[in-house]
Amino acid sequence: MRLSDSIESFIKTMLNEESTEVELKRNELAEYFGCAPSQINYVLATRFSPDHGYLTESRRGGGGYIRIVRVVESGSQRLMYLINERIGESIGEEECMRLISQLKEQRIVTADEASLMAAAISARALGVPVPDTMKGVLRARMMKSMLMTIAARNRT
Amino acid sequence: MRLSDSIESFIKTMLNEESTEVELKRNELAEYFGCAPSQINYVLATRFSPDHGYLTESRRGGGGYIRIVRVVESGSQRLMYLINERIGESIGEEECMRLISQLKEQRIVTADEASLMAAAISARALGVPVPDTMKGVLRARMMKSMLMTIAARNRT
DNA sequence: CTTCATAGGTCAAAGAAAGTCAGAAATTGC
DNA sequence: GCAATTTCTGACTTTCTTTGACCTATGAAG
Repeated sequence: MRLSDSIESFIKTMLNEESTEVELKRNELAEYFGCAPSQINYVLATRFSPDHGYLTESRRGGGGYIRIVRVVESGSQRLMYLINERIGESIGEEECMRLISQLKEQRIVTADEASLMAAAISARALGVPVPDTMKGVLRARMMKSMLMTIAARNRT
Repeated sequence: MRLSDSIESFIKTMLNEESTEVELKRNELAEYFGCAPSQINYVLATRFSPDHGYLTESRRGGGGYIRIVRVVESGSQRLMYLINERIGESIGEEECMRLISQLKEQRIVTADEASLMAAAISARALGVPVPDTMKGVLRARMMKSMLMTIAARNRT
């Protein structure tokens, strides 16, 4: 297993136990995993970004720390944000996939729905001779269309 | 016997023993068979494509892997018919919608899933400056991609 | 208010895997 | 035997991970 994965799940375990927020020392954690401190930043950047549903803040100097907060939003808030702000005119595949798996983690969509959405915007589906710029636009429109459908259904 | 055939049956044996899903290292497998790593890609492309009833995903970089999922199982007759015969290279919107609502009536997908699929291939989503012929092709590919995903989930 | 120790941040480069594609080699069909 | 197709390989590309050298912010002492 990858080091990054170990660190990721270590942090996620902490987040589950102590709930929604965790504070850690970069150097201690690096020491614990026997890696370069900057490895921690890499993990934060690739697995705890806002797109992944986390916020991080930190402080340097004596008594410094890194705090990670799991963002909790209502389903429709999240959907509206995605539709109106996050996804613009165009969006990349990786980015889309991240947003989708986050929706699944937040239980706004089911696992089955998530894989359907992923299938629809996957390269496998979009692998047609169309300029890349168009694909981005297409992906954005498809995502919004699907998210609106979900939003409409969720309205109780 | 051909190398490709050996690799193919090797993987299929793994798939039988460890059941429907297998993860492997491209370089290790190539080493084992004493061939170029890219040979593995060739085998995947020619024998484990979606048309053959398999899905593959992979990751590059340290700790990378290739995962192969067998999707076709006798249960999903209807889906395989749609994927391999009914939907061709291209398909119209009306037709798609009809197929989707049939799937719903046949309880192969839930109502929510049906509306998701419809949202993905709707005119609203595909309303981008792309030639109509392309749209048909796009729709066909998206449908197949989504149906494969459903088949993967339905396999018993 | 300077200085110094303590923490975290950044970035580029090295390393680790997988992907692509053109062309060589082997097979097959006629 | 020859053309067409399929199989294989190798060079090059892309993506993801890990490390290390250098940078910046904070607080405590003097």
